[in-house]
Amino acid sequence: MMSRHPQEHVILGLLMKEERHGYEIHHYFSSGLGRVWYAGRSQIYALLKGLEMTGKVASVVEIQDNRPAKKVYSITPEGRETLLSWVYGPVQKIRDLRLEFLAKLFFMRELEPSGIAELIAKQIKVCQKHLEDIKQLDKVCHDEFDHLVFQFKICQTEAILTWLQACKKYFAH
Amino acid sequence: MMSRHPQEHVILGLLMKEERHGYEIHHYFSSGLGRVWYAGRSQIYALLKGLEMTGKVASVVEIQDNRPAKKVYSITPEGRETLLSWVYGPVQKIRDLRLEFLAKLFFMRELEPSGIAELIAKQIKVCQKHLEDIKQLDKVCHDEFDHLVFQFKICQTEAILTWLQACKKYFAH
DNA sequence: GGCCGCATGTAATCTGTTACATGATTCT
DNA sequence: AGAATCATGTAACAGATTACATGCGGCC
Repeated sequence: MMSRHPQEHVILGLLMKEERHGYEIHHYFSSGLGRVWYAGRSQIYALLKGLEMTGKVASVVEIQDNRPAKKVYSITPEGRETLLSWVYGPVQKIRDLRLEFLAKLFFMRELEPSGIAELIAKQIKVCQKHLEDIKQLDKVCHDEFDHLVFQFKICQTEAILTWLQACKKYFAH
Repeated sequence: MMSRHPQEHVILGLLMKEERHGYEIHHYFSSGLGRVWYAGRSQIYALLKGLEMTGKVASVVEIQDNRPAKKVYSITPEGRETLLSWVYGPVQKIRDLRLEFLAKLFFMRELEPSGIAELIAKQIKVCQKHLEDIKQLDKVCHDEFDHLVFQFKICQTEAILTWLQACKKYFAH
């Protein structure tokens, strides 16, 4: 039920450090990690609503002078648990590397830098397994076009593995 | 206005060879090219409706004994023109290689095999340009995380270029 | 009798994007 | 005076997926 709305994890990740209100979170999505994985203002308010309903975050309205009141969200223990189990696990689909895995790396770096090596190692294993599966399918396929498609996927996956190895070295320094 | 619903081109491509009805087209999406770029039944009926409204296809209802009547669609001259101008142009975004470019290759192979080399050459140029742009951005960026992201994109784009070169050779044989 | 294949379509739902509405303050 | 910043949210629209509705014929 949390698997859709993957950006909810990004919000939880931001709230791990300190409590924030929606507008602030949107700013974060407009810069920083948001350059990779953007969400609009309305979207963030909607995600926060959902997170509050499922008890991952809690809110307190803070009234200010000369400014609109703001709804300050903080992460709950359940939210913390959700985020941590998300951030420690590799992504299963290759296409999720581009956004979701990068986001995991981003938060792992902030929250638990010592866990980065393991996360990358796990992700490499998943990708290697995936690569072998495609190569197997490619071997037994006799269609010309399907072969082209498999070659495409193989190329992409191999490039990702190369990148992951570089990441590993980079964070090992 | 055709840029959204990119799968409409796939339907037009299928109709280039011969006229078909929706159910048949869906079968095609469940096998063949559909293994790469799937669409559900309802989706296909909706796309056909849209294509008919914009005059890219025309339909004739064919009544059968012992079977439900079928609505047989055929491509119009405007539809042909739309398909051809689509199939000859490279895709502008890297992420569209995976589905849209592969579909172009697929139909080019069927409709105009002599055009494949040029299509690939154009696509290589677009990707090379893109690669240079990212490398430039990477050079002037000083953020650690952004650098990682750029490296990811560079890896992916280079892999695609390698694959395109292999394609070129494959079709030149 | 029940399921599968043929053949069409509508309706509901989910997700995301864009536009709109409000309203005080500060900057140019 | 007009634009931008702060701050929230609803409403409308776009696109894709899922479920539902219909109905006949053939197979097990």
